[in-house]
Amino acid sequence: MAMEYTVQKLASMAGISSRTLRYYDEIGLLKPMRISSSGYRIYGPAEVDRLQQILFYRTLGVRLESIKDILDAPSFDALTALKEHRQKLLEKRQQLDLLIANVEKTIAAIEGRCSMSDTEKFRGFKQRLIEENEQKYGEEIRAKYGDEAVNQSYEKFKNMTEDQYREYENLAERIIETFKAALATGDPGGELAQKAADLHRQWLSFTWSTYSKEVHAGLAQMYVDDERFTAYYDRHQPGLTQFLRDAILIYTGMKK
Amino acid sequence: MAMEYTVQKLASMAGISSRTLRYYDEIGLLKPMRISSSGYRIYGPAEVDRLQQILFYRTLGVRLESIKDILDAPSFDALTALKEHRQKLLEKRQQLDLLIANVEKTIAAIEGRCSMSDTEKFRGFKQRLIEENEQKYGEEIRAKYGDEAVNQSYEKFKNMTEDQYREYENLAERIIETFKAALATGDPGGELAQKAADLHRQWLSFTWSTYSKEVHAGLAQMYVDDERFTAYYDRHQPGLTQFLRDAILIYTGMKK
DNA sequence: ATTGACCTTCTCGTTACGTAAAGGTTTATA
DNA sequence: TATAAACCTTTACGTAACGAGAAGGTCAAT
Repeated sequence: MAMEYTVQKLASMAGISSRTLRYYDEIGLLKPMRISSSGYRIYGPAEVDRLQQILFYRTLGVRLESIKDILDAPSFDALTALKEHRQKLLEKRQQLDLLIANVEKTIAAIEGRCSMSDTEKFRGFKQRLIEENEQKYGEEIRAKYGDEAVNQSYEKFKNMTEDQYREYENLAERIIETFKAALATGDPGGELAQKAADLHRQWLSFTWSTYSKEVHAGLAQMYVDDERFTAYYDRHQPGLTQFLRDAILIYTGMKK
Repeated sequence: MAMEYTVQKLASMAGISSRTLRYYDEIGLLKPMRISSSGYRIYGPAEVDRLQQILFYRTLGVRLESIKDILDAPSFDALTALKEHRQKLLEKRQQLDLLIANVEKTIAAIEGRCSMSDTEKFRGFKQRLIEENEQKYGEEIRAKYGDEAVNQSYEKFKNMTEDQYREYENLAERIIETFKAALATGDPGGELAQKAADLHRQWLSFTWSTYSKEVHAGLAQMYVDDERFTAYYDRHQPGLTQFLRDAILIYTGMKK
């Protein structure tokens, strides 16, 4: 209950080496609370908390210099930072899931149960690229992100079983039919249109591992912007694409 | 469909830099299939597969030199290696889950919904500690009770939720307290001592998948024989270890 | 009083690349 | 057909985040 730790004590508690703590002191990332009369580093509760923050960021692969900047920024707020952490960790876990899926697919491929394209072989490794993109283009990336997601879903599509595929096509037909019926009512917020939007969500979940309102809405917008999609939907009924987008925007709460 | 790639092509496909590929060539980790007339590196399907393996190992933090040794070993079998990979990745995900739980706990602590001990603050960072523990104590326990039990106990430990873990720690404290009270009565066969022994059984069941009287009794004897355990229990109260063993021997029916 | 387990600073080494520099090759286009 | 853009090559130096000593001071207990 002393709440004061020497290098070794703190290090073993945190599962790191004492050298690491000295290094963090050296670069000014984590300075001890005080120095004892004999020159020993003494860490207090504030340092314990800061170390915890440091390790959080480290697991995300953030460089120490950046961690320093982040923690020392006057705008730094531990709570919101932690919530961002949680988000990042969840993303990391999803990426891990992708990798695991990839390993399992590779096993299946070796055992001859299915085949794999070269691009497919590297799925799940591209975390860095995604991060870079996110940092570079920020929010603007949504269109491109959507495109990549579509590609991925196409790949996954190839992996479906016969039964799944039939159900998938069936659902696609019902979506079109329902949207057509809804279009006749003219109300994208109406019951029928919302039912169709929900079917569309189910259809997405078929090939998409993770559903989010934002992506769903973004995709709907893309349908309108991309003439390939517009052609596909409007072939069934002119004006269907726009109506579909409006219904989905309402469904996802992006529009009243 | 050419199945032949230049550095850049392969690099962008795998989500790494071309420099990385040149480096891998330099250290002999991944040599191109052939060199074109103009000196360009050309990679074929075999190299693609090898790169995939390399990246699998890299995500696990294996050093490149070790990866080379592993892949070049005549005993190397891609299939079993992949199955090990899957296992490791699943472990990594569990560790991530622990970390996420930790972040959420920290958020709750900041919001004042609960408090956190210093050791608790680093839970989830300590993959290394589990390994150390395995090296220190694993061998001895393994010798006595077999690899299976230890493996299972570690697995179960890793699978515990934060809440379960707290209950587990809580139980450990209550055991000590109850045994201390029982020691005051001086009777290892008395009601209080038997209650404590039962708590100890519950505690064991937390991490041990299969309970048996024999193992329970054997463990109690080990507590006395092994000075590390003796030191731990006697620190609370001299003579506690012996008393604890006697109580458990009676509880398990190994002694009248 | 001595042993062993701590602590200190200082220095050098390592891993896995990033980042030019200086130059040859291929391909698209004007 | 010229010329630029976009590839490729080797060489060589820089870096991040420590690990691993060496050489020596300090603390607690026997």
